Amino acid sequence: MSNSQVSDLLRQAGLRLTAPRERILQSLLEAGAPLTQEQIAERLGASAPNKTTIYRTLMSLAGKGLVHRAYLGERTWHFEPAHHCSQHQCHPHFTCTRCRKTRCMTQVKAPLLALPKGYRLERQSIRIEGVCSACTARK
Amino acid sequence: MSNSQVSDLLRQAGLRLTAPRERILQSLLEAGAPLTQEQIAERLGASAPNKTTIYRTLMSLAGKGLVHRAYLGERTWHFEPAHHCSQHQCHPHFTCTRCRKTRCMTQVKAPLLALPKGYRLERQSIRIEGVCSACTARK
DNA sequence: GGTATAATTGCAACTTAGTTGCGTTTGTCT
DNA sequence: AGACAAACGCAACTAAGTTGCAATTATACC
Repeated sequence: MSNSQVSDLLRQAGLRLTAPRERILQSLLEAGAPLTQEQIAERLGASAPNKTTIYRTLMSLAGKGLVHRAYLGERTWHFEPAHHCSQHQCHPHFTCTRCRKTRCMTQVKAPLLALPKGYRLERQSIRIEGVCSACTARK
Repeated sequence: MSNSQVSDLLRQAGLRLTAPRERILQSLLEAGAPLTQEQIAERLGASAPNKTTIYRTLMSLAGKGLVHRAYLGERTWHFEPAHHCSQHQCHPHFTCTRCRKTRCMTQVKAPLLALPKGYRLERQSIRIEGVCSACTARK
């Protein structure tokens, strides 16, 4: 995604254009998988913004709905862009129990569950653990 | 669940019978919702086992499949008994965005997702956020 | 373009959740 | 009852995320 498109996303969300925001959002858009604060910092190299700034940026992006926190069950948070998500859910996340890699299963469609009377579903997320195709192949 | 049933569970799992284990497993069985280490300690009062022991106990119970870690998206882990779970998934968890309470939706049935060729599903878990019936009623 | 102002940043110090090492205690097997 | 491994408790530690505050910078307005 081009730099100007990233800027547009930020502007449309009513956020000020700053270098850290553009770089962080850009790196999430480039990555195919949810990233942690640390992974974002790595990708941005020596000139990466301060860790506090990364967290605060992720929070404000999440607050505007540009980014989601993915709950992968580890002790660290992962973030990913929200642009492929529908209103009530994004794609399932698959974590391989052998290689520990997490993939976004954008091709898998999951129905929204029907909740008991009185409950309103705002957001549904599905996490799957198992063995990925690469690990299955390598036996 | 009676004390002797709890002991049986531990014995069948091949775990030694110790006071902390029985009390921790019992408290998870009594609670209707996933609990954190801290919540377990609270429930057990002043004579609660050491925090380290609680964590280690939860890990060994989880290792034997008596207990599952539920990923509720906070920074803290939650544990719940596994006795109502099927092999590949337990019930969905519902967290209310207003009162922040989490409920186990044991009555809601979710199909296992079909994954692309080469992937093996070992465990699927579903997290739902929304408004619970109590909060809906109270408007 | 210059300036005022509030939002944003970076740093350091802090909090919280979970972990590790190690000496002591306890359950189980015989 | 005794041996021995497993489990426990404590204290010190690590990792992830948070807070306060002073310095910087994006935007709005002239």
